[in-house]
Parts: sequence; C-alpha cells; structure tokens
Amino acid sequence: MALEQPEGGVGTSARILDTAERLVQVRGFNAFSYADIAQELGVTKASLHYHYPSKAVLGQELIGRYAARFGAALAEVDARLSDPRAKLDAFTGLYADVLRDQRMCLCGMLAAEYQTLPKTMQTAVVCFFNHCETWLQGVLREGQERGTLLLRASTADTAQMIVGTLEGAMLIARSYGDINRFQAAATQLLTSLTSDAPTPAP
Amino acid sequence: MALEQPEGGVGTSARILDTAERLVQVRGFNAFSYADIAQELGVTKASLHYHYPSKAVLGQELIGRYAARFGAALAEVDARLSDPRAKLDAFTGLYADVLRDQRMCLCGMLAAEYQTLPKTMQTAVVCFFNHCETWLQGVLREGQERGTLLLRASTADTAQMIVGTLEGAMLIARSYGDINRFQAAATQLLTSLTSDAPTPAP
DNA sequence: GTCTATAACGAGATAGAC
DNA sequence: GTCTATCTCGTTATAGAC
Repeated sequence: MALEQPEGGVGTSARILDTAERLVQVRGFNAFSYADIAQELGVTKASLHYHYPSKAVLGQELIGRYAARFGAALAEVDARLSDPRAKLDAFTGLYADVLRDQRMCLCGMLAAEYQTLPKTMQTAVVCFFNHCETWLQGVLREGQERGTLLLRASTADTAQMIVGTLEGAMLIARSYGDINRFQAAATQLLTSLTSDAPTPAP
Repeated sequence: MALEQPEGGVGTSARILDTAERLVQVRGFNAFSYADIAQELGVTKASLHYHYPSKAVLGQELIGRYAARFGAALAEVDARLSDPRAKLDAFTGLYADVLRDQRMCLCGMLAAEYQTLPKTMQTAVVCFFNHCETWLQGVLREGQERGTLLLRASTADTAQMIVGTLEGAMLIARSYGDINRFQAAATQLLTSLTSDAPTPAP
C-alpha cells in the first residue's frame, strides 16, 4: 500500500472519490458535474474520465467505498462496545458525525434521487440499507435477550424504523442548519427503546 | 372560480403545476426539465415560460400550492376528528396517500436538494415544515392535557421527531418500493406515543 | 396563449497528442 | 496519467410571428 503511494498522499482516484462524495452528500448526484470535481482538484474533465469512465461507474464506486467504510465503523463499534444501548448510541453518533459538516448520509441522498439512478446504483443503495438493518437487528436481538431494550415491534421492523428515523432527522435538520434537531430526535428514539415510562400525565 | 374555468377543466397553469409537482416528487427538482412537462402536456417549452417565466418561479408556486393543499387537509382533519390520537393517525395517513403513488413528499424531496435551491424556495420549504410542526404541537398538547398521549420530550421536539420519522420512512420505503415499510414505522411511532408498555422482557 | 426558431450555456463523453 | 480539443446533446430562457 505504502509503496503504491510513496508521497504519503492519497492517489488521484481516491481524491476524486473524496470530492465527488462530498458533492453528492451536499448537493446530490444529479446536481454536480465532472467540471465541479475537475475545478476543485485542478485537473481536467478528461483526466477524471480516465479514472471513472462514466458518472454511473463513479457513483457505483462511491457507494461501494462508503458502504465499506460504514461497515468498518460498525465492526469497530462491535469491538469497542458490548452493551446494546451503547451500540445504538454509537450508531446514531455515526450519523451525527456526517451531519456535523453539513452533509446528508450518502445513501439517504441517493434514496431521494432513487428513481433517476442507474440500476446498479439503485441496487447498491438498497444493499447499504440492508446492511445497516442487519447490524441493527443483531443489536436489538441481544438487547431484547438481556432485557435492556424494549421493542414495540419485531427486530426487523424496529431496525427499519430506526434507519428511517435517523435518515429523516438528518434530512430535515440539514434544511434548518441545526444539528440539535437531529440530536433531539436521536435522543427520543433511544429513550423510546430503553424506557417504558415517559413523563406520565399528572 | 367556475367562471374562470368555463370548460370545467383545470386551466393550463394548473395542469403545468400538476405535472411538475409529480415530476419533482418522483425525480426531484434538479432531475426534470421544461421539456419533460411540455412533452407530457403536448405544448411547447415556450408556452410554459409564458405561465412560469423561470424554473425558480415554477418551484415557488409548486411549494405554495402544495402547502396550501396540505394546510387544508389538516384543517379538514381538525373539523372531522377531535381525538388527538385519531388526528395523529390521520396525519400519517396523509403521508401514506402521497407514498401510495410512488411519490415522495414534495418538501421532503426538496429538503434533500436544499443546498441547490434558490433562496425563495429554501425559505418556503422550511415554512412548510414549520406549519406541519405547529399543527402537530397543538395536537400533542391537547393529547397531553387529555392524558391520551405520553410524550418523551417537549411538544416542539416531539413534533420535529414525528415529521422527521415520517419523511425518513417515506424516503426509504420508496427505494424498496414497499409501502408496508412506511406503515410499520408509522405504527411504531403512534404506539410509542400512546402506550408506555411495549412487549416486556420475560 | 401558443407557436417556431434560436440563443447561450453546461452536461457527459471521446480522440489523440504528450 | 494528464492534457487540448471537440462532439453531441439537453438545459433554461428569449424574440417575435400568429
């Protein structure tokens, strides 16, 4: 690896992905162009096409890298924490980190543009959500067994609800430019899964 | 009104909005063009520019009409129902209706594209969410007073969470092409607000 | 109000030199 | 691996006839 990048830098291909990723997360896949990336990196559009022949290919690689990184983050959470509640909290933290620099979750953004995406990208987006939900189901199941989590539905339905809630909270918090909106939603979500006694009516 | 539309039809301006609205909800504001509308209505692009000089103006009118219709639907709910829980259920029903024909909430879609929208549209989108949340806060407050709703946070935070959860559930359900995913999330949402006793651990 | 015609620009993509 | 140059197409928008 180090031999392939003697400068200690990050290869052009990766720098292209870095820029494209941010542009998709901020503006959307349909609202950025090769020209945007080229200008930012100080190269030409033709050079970009050498690394990623078409925008569809670029988008595909984008999702692939993002999913791999997210999967690694989940594995790291598993290695670091054992309490299911703590894992859920860490999960929402991953989303908060993305939102902190004005970005939407890559696949949340692509979900909005879903109907306009190439088939391969559509499949990859759904695959990402499936991966998230599978991980969540494991956490929920263990929390249920330990008795530290109280679910109102099946682990599958609850996992789906969690992903949707976090994606939606990000979506709207970004419009308000207020990360607290996301945090408030995440807190309520965790509370609803760990406590069965909300503020009672007097 | 009838005098302005003697044919009993819906004036060209409204038909343009109808088509544009659906295109935005399905594909997004950045992924449709005047040519798309023109082809569907059998008119020319120039004709569209007569009614809506620029795409920014069209988008603005789109949000305005959508917000007005949504506000009317909420008023109708208030007139028809009195139980806060029933009102919340009707609220989720409005979202389900949109999702049923493959559409995303107009403003949920625009929230994803927020960073690329003209300032006037950005303001209108936030205004729509504010309207939704104000209405929800009223319902939540009454439910709290009656003791039929149990909130885990302030009415403001809860209202925000509800909107985010429904928008997020729509966003993802659409990618799966499965409205049941939305329904499952909506059910859990209502359950978490009306019951403090989820399936207990054995 | 709708049309034809066109301007002015940016998009994704390719050929071929270096 | 990056460049210049170019192609083709689609985009928003306008001018002016009917």
